[in-house]
Amino acid sequence: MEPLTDKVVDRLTLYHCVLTHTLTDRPFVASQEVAALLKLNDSQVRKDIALCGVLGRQKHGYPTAELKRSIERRLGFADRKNVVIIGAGNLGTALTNYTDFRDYGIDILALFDNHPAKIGRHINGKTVYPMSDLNRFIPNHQVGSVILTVPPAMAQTVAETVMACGVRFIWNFTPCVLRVPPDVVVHYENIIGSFLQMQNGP
Amino acid sequence: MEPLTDKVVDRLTLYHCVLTHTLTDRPFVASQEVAALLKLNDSQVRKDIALCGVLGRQKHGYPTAELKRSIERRLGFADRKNVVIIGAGNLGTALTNYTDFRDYGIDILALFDNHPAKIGRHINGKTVYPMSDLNRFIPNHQVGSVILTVPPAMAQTVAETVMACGVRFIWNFTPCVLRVPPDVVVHYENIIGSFLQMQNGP
DNA sequence: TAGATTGTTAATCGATTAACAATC
DNA sequence: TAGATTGTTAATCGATTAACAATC
Repeated sequence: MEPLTDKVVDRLTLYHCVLTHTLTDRPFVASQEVAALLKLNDSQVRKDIALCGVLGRQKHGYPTAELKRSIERRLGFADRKNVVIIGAGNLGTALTNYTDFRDYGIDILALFDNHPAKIGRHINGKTVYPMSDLNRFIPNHQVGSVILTVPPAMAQTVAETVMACGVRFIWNFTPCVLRVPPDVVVHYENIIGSFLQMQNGP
Repeated sequence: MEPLTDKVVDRLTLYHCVLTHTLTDRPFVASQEVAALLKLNDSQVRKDIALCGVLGRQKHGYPTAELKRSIERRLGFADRKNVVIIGAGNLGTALTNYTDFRDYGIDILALFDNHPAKIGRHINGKTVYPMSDLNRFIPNHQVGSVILTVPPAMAQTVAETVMACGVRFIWNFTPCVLRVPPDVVVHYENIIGSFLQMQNGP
């Protein structure tokens, strides 16, 4: 099956959210209903859904429960992804409590921090370890991605530590650009850019 | 001046970040250097920069300080934008401390929460008010955008409150889809979608 | 001069939207 | 039947990349 583009992944995730929280308690859902809620074109919704291999019914729309399951399958929620959060400050804590990441195949195994008062604490059932444990923890638990929520000044150093342990994906919540080799993917959670996009209007 | 597309806004913000933190201490910077750091095509970097009206010099590149200022002008950092954060939990607190939003024209005026223990507290110099104050605060301070970091169950209700006060932009950090009229923009900070995009690879 | 880099056009590529036959 | 909705093709639109003359 061909990989989905980023835009499609973004929309399918939102469709899944709609099916889970908003358009629940109904056997069928039409492309127009989903499109209206998210202010999208209904052709686009149908095309995205077609990529998940679900068949709709004329006059009815798509079977809600099956559509939801198909999106989950297509987005790979069943593939377990081991991640750790580095930085147990407010942002790291917020993400640990955010939602049930496990529902999406994302297993947050632990947090890491250097602040003595935080080490050994538990956040939503996850332990905070000292940064010096990263070297053992990452290979031992097959951690493929890290969530970076450390202070900006530490971002590059921490990135180098985890890359040395074999991490290929860095989800970067710090307002820093990271220098990384070609085989490492840095995904920027560009907070300022996101706000400015919003102000661009509809 | 024609408005910038979302993608251009995203990249310009990252260029600004590069110029502020990484490629500092040099009089000129080449499109290739910026492109290499962010793993982009250098033609694209030059095109984006052209939209800011900066002229480069052959063999040298672009004057660093002037380029930075031009990006700031083009992205409208000088236009003040009054916002409030609703929800003074870990995420709201993290955003309040995140970076100096004021540098980007984003003035976080206050936070709002319903938890008695939080009301009256100060976070990074900003006061936490009770939600019931929103009705007066938003019109009085010309708040045009709100940052929504409340628990999912409250998201729709709070959105309706602020829309009734005239807010047109909602930066939604909750994992919920909001029902809003056509003239209101909801900008989804789609956390799960963002993670799944990263795993798509380079 | 030779080499490097911009600025810009043309070519390519990809994403979105419109349209409509099929059909329930 | 009439109306509504899918599935899919064709048309449009927009974004990215390649290429290269200009020139410092």
